[in-house]
Amino acid sequence: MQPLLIRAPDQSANPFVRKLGRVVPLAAHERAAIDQLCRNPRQHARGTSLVHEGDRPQSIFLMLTGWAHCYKQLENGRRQIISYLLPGDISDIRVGSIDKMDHSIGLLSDAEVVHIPAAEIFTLMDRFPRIERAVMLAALAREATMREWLLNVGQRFALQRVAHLFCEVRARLSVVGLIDDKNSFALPLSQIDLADTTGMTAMHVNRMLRRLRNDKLISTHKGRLTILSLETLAGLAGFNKDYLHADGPVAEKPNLKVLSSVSGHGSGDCAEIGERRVYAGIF
Amino acid sequence: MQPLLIRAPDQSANPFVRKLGRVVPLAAHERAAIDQLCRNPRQHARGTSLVHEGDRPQSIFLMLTGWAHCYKQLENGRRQIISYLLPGDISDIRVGSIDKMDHSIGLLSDAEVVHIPAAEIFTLMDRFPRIERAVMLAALAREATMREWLLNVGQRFALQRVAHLFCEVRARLSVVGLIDDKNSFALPLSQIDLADTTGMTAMHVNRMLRRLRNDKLISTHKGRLTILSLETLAGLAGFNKDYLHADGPVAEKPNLKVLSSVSGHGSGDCAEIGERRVYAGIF
DNA sequence: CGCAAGTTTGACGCTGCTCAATCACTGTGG
DNA sequence: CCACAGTGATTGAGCAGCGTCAAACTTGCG
Repeated sequence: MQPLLIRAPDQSANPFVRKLGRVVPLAAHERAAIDQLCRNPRQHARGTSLVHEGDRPQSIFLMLTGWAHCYKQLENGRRQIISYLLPGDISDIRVGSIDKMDHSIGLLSDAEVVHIPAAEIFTLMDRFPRIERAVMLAALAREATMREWLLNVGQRFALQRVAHLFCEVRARLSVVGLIDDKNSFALPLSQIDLADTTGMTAMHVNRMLRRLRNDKLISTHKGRLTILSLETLAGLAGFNKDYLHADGPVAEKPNLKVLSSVSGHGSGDCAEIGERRVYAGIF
Repeated sequence: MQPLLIRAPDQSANPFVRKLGRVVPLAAHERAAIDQLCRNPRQHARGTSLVHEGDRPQSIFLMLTGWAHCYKQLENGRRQIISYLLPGDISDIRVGSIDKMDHSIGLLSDAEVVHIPAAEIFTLMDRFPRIERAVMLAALAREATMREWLLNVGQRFALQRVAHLFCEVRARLSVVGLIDDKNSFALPLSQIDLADTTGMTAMHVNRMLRRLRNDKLISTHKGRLTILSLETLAGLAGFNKDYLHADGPVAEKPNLKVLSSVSGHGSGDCAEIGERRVYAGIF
């Protein structure tokens, strides 16, 4: 046991702190260091870009509010969304080692984004091993999410793909307290975005949404999605949230470069807080 | 300039050395350290597994010969192959931080695999920053490959998916000298494997292969694939090899945790060596 | 030699795409 | 304040790409 540790569920206003604290317990001074890092976020408007494919990456992006998406584009105009960056998410920190982005990052909603030079992140991680560990686990979860998306697009039916995506987004937003008590949350995605995520056309996404609505599994209103029956939706999608590693700390391993000296425990379910200004997409 | 550096194209028998040397020039003592690490590979038979989903990962895998595949499975039996591990490839080194694999790794051919405890890799990387850098760049390339697969499965037509996969495999095998002078190489994949990779059925894969053969783009014989017209195939697939970062060293960056003190240059095209015993799949 | 696993082929039909038209919403300029 | 344009949602008709089913056929292997 370390005296500095604060074991209570981390209800910090900073979604990055909340997210990291979910996996590795953070001490007050560690949270302060993160808050310091996030003191000057930049405002970005929906539809603008953070980086383009082919650009040389300059910094790492940390989402405070709003959504971004990583995507790749084909010459014929087709777009595949590779991943979402939700509040509390951070873009790939190893990206500083390459000189050409192989994908673009764009804003799906108005957003507050912290631009962090790679060196700063590494300094932070050197000073605070627990933060390093938490960041690494977050990166692992992001990769696992990509694997799950590949499974989703490659092997599931259209209806399942959409359902699975909704379950995942709900689970991820829940970690940062952006789900309200009625399983309802802001989803700043057009049906075109959903289509480019799931490898479908917007028209077919529309039909699948209608079916989910008809079957009383979801409802949509003003850019908010409400999941009416999470259990049924998850069953339909074959959703299992294990891959997100969002259920609290994992056991410590001995043979690790990055060690944290304490083993934590799950902090119970995440209490919900009122969500911040996130652009409401159109349905 | 460092005197220890050997700038000539690295024709080591060790595919891991060849691959890393492609991106970051390695000195003789660094290559020796890697050879030392690989001195006791284990033999594995086609069809056996290295780890299963749900297992606690014990070590990292380095492929010396043969192919492995990472995959996820659905309850209904459908399988999605997430990635291939080719000779010279290494499985995720950060995997030691989690206690449950979210995917399985199985052998697609008989193979020689080095099982490396995570600690050993970290020791190696601490001692040799250039190796650390090379391993990190390899990890980045693997992630980029996954992104490209998502694009492939999500947005391209069946014929293109197969063509794209062939182009990618050819490029990756070329780095470790496993492509012979007629653009021919061992492809230890059944049509079922191809189907599970590209999100199609084996029957439809079969039809696409027939078309590629009819159009004189490829030919198959005894588990070997020959690309008859790489340019046409790549054009058809929309293949651009940039994402593989296999074209020699990238420029050095200042703000990096891991720095190598020299900047290398491309080592020209990879000369081809005779390939080793790789199980010949069935076509 | 005979089984097992994988390939090949065809017929058929469903899932999901294309094309096209209409509607709803929002922001803009006159 | 309203006309208008732009973006996205919705819906339908038609069809094509690809999956499903089924039946040979081929090859490797015990």
